[in-house]
Amino acid sequence: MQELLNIARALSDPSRVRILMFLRGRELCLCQIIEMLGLASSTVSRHMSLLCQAGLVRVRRNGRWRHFRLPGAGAPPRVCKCLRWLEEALAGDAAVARDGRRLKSVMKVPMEVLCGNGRKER
Amino acid sequence: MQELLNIARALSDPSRVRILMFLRGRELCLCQIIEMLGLASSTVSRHMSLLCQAGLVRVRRNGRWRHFRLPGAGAPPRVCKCLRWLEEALAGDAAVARDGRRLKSVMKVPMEVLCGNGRKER
DNA sequence: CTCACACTTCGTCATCCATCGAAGTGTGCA
DNA sequence: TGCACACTTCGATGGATGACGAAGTGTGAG
Repeated sequence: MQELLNIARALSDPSRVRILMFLRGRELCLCQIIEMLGLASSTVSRHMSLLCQAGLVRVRRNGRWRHFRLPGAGAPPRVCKCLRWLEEALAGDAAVARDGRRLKSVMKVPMEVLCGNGRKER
Repeated sequence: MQELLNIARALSDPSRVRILMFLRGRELCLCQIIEMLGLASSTVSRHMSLLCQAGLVRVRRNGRWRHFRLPGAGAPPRVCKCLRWLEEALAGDAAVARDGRRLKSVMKVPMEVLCGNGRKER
């Protein structure tokens, strides 16, 4: 039951739900997620840690960089089914759609800009 | 998204998850749920209220009594799918199985006993 | 109407949690 | 090696939450 509770708790925060929706079908760098959420990097780092602990997100380290994606088919069924549930429950959600549009433009920004200037502008 | 968050938050507490598992395939009276959880009636009342607000549980009032059950097929898809996910994710869980056995004996106790004496013994 | 009873709401307490900025850690480059 | 940079952890703050007992509300019976 603890694992299920970890998942439910991970989904209890709007920012973490948004992060999961950002990651559908793509891998993102932490700086992109920070840009999208507009929160302090320490806060986003914490959110990602909780999502990884719940098994809902995977991290790929690349030097100083951290890239995140949703787990693939090898993940436990409860994780796969939960993510499917999430996606279906939020299909048509206006805030998710808005995020989706904004994510497209954020992804066009070179990462050197986000990592370098991104911090200053926030 | 708010509705999804309400569901996730409802599932973030172990007692509330247990309650949902008690209610599979049956309707229970509040006093039976109180007996199973061993918590104060005020606490259980609050839990049930949150589950109802999240749409995960339905209440039938019968005079002074409150009977709870899971929503039927008419519930929103996100609720139905979430309950299915819960059930699958907890299939084989030892604590849930233990609860299931205990629930059988609790259900054999006449409700007048639970409502009357139950309170004193807790 | 009064009273017992089942339940709900309120107030309090301790704990948890999202957030921030500061401090710390690890990587990469000159 | 020193320094810049990306990220993580720490400490503090304010708000949220699960628990309890007390107080309040609604129902049912005499």
